Amino acid sequence: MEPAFFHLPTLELARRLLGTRLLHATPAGLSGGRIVEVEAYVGPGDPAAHSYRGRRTARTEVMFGPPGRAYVFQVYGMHFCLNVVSGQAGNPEAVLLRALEPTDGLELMARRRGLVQEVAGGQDLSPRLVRNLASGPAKLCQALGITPAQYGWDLRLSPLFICHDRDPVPDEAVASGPRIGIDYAGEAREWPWRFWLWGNPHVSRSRGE
DNA sequence: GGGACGATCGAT
DNA sequence: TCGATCGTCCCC
Repeated sequence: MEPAFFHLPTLELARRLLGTRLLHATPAGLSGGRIVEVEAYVGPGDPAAHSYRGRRTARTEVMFGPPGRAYVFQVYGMHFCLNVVSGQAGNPEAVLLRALEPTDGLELMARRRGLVQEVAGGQDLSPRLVRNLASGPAKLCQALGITPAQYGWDLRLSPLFICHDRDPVPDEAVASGPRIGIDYAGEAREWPWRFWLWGNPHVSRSRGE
């Protein structure tokens, strides 16, 4: 992981995060996968962003710091979502991680998701179940055991980290479109700041077209 | 102190 | 399409 990576402009960082891996090492084991879907939230000028108009509270504080930290927040009183803080210090921007293609600790992820009753060691999980492990921002957090306890974590460092382990994804493999769940954001609801790997079956909606 | 509202998910 | 469920934020 080159040090400058998280300093990329937010929209570029969002694209470049696709294809990298998010991993979480815990006493229960290693879990994680390739990032296949993200959304950019571009700071004070973005009506969909928590930091719109520079709103600075205890919740959004980490976005005002250096890039590469974890911004974890709770939604709907029961789910958590994980963002990578982006933008230079003072620019409160972030990239929401929306879906993973599981690569590590699939069984552990299934247990955290409540999708298996018993520890079925070595047993293959169905493709359908694997697609349901982390195909959504809250599913991703549940599958990896991510909670507000990880708020502010430096995502270059174990136990919760992002790493490059293959060549960058070519631009033609990246699709984009409107972000999900921001109908309150006026015209910004149309801005194509959701990015995903074209055709990847692990994205959160419509199987990535 | 009080109330409205979610960057969601899963069952119907 | 709808309900769960509660922290955050803004207003009184």
